[in-house]
This record gives sequence, C-alpha cells and structure tokens, in this order.
Amino acid sequence: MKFWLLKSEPDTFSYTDLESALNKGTVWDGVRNYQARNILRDDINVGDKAFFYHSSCKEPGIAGLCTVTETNITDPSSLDPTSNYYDPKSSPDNPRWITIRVVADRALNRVITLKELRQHEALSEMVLLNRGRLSVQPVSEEEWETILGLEHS
DNA sequence: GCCAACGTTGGC
DNA sequence: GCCAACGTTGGC
Repeated sequence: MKFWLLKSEPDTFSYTDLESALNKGTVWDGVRNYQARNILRDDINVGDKAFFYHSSCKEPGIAGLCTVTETNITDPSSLDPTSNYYDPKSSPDNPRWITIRVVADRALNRVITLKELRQHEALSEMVLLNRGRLSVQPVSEEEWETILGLEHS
C-alpha cells in the first residue's frame, strides 16, 4: 500500500463533499497535467491511502483521509463536450486522461495547515513543500505517519 | 489581486 | 528541438 496527496479546491469540491458521497465516493476528474496523470494511471493502486488537501482557499491544508477504490477510469469529463475539462484529442478508444475513484475514510479532527507542515524538519522533503503545484503527488510512509502524529498535538 | 514557478504551445 | 510567449496554479 502506498500513500498520496490529492489536491482539491474546497469551493469546488471539499472533503465534506466527499463524505457526502458515502461509499460511492467520487471519480477524481479534471486533472490535466501529464505528471499527475501518469501518477494516477501508473502508480496508484486500489487500497492506497491519500490525504485530501484543500488548496486555493483561506486555510490551505490537509482536511481528511481517503482510500482508492477503483483505478484505470477514463476521466468522463474529458469526453464530455459540455465540460470545462473536455479534451477533443481524447476519445473512448484512445483516452488521454485516466483517473481513479476515491471514498472518504475519515476527516482529521482539525485541518493540518500548510503553514504547520512547513514547520517540521521531518517533512522538509515533502513534494508538497518543494513542488507545490503538482495536484497528485506521492507521500512517503514516514511523512504519512508524521502528519497523522500531528493531528492530536 | 499579485506574482513566482512552471507547464504548454507553436513558430522557426 | 529550441525557446519565447502565454496560461495556470496556488500561496500570500
């Protein structure tokens, strides 16, 4: 099992929205960055865990945990001409954007903010803190445990 | 709203 | 294949 961090803008889709989706969860659509797509397509497996990170908001940080329940999904928005994420270069026969389904696991008892993450030496190598713009990124097991250890501190 | 970082596009 | 122009992300 591996660990990941998924970014979402809470004004668009928040951790609470994921919880509302119950066991159905959500298809992680709209990723249009090849590096992130490659991670979704090649590296993430069913059963992996991810932090749900709120970006572009008042208090950027990790809001909850989720679990990957399905992989190798063609991003439906890429094939929908009415979607903002429509990509005419993608097709059902030759899909360009592949993604995953996640379900909510549990909310953290508080949002662990980006500001707080920056204060811990053990997290100084986190992708989030060094290549901030990647929207799907790996988290090491050590980083995962360190961050969960902050929750009740 | 600003702007730094960085990804993408397209002319050559 | 280079690289300038442009667009996007996302913290502040």
